[in-house]
Amino acid sequence: MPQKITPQVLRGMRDFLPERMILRRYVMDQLRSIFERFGFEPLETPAIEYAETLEGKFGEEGDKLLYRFEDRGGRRVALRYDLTVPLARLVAMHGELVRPWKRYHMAPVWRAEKPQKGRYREFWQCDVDTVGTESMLADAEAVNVVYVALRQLGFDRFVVKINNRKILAALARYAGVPAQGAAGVYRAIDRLEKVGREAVVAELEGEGLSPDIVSRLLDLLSETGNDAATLQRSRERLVADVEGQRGVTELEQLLSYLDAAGVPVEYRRIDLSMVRGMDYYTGPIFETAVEEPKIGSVSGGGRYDKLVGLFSKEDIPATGVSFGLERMIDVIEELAMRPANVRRTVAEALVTVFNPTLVGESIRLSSELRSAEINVEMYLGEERLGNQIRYAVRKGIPLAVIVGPDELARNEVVLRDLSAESQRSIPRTELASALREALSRP
RNA sequence: GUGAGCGUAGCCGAGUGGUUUAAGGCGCCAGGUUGUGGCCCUGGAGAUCGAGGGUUCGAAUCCCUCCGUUCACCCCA
Repeated sequence: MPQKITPQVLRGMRDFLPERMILRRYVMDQLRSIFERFGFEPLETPAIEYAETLEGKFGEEGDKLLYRFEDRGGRRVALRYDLTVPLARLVAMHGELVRPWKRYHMAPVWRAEKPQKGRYREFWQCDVDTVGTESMLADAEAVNVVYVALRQLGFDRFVVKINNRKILAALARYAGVPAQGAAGVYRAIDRLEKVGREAVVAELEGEGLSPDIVSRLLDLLSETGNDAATLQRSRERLVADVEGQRGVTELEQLLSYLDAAGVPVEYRRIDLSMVRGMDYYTGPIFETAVEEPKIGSVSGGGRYDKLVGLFSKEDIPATGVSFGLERMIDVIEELAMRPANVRRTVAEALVTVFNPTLVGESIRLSSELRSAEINVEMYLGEERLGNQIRYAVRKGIPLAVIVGPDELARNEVVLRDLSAESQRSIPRTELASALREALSRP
């Protein structure tokens, strides 16, 4: 025998066993159907891109987290870090796409981070993006999709925070910070909610801002009251800043569209201190955090009007949001939001094998039920009935079918409901419909 | 990337240098019970104590390195 290989998975990466896989598939099925209901089209792109395609798009931190290597042909390549940059690359390559173009993409991405709760090195994003329009209708739709999807999945305590990079940039100018130094200011104000005003004051003054400016900046950021008032105050403060004014106007439009779409105000909020890390955002930005468990954001996104232009002669505006699949799953599991009809296993019934002479009968029965589109597992062995029933119970198969000599003689079968611990004999010809009824299936 | 905690059978977990040839519980296997699971009884299998190295007469227990995991920071889905 050769040396045994220690079985292990890479740090931050996981296997998904069937029970969890069924939950993941349920969540993705829900998202897919909602995305398609909005008219987003399916798309897939390669997991690996040229490194230069991805480099420099995610901010200083992001770049360090890229999985980079050299392929057999000596090409510098990288695993995709998100689904947005590959989309921009694709759009630049496919001028034939009819715009505005809407697509969804559910796929794994990789980031070489230090893993912790809700943070993995390989995780799935479920993105919807709209390419080719500057209209706030697209941004409003993105927020609407977040609202509809999370509600559909049973989320309740969440708020989509909305801000605008244009306003953020205007605030930085207002504070007298050169464009290059803006990142530090963003970082500080993003921490407002987390560390409190005093810590942010210290950090901003550490950046070299005058106490007077810092104080005015924070007054503006700490705006409470309704969204319209927040925007109105911003407009007044940033009166001399054309881009800032435009940012305010964008959010005003966005809010009016959200009203029309019926996204309730309690599920969305203008938050001028919300920043987001990606370098490529140019307009409205979104982030959705759940109040519990403490897991960070389950969704994030924004407008990126200059990203396609990095790959192409012309700038093509785009906006969209991303859902973090494993974070949604983590919430669903922790809050016991898994619906009862999402079973632990796929088999709907176990056809037992009574004894060696009746094996053929069980095989025929299984085939019949499969033809009737019922997920049937036949017991693969000839153990005593008790063990077969036990097997079904342990796996979470809801029903068992038993054919013994008595039933065979009467052309009947026993249908046992494993959770109710009840059973009845029924004519064999009625088995499929009886199963469907027991499973509450049409 | 920085700092801290943890790592004992499939799972939970006792044990912190010497009757440990490593408790206990869940789970698993067999039988009691050869037409039916969840309860009960009896018996059984399963652990290089995360990996490697070191200290010691003696290491699951102390030290070092690595791997994994959790938490915080950072950042984010």
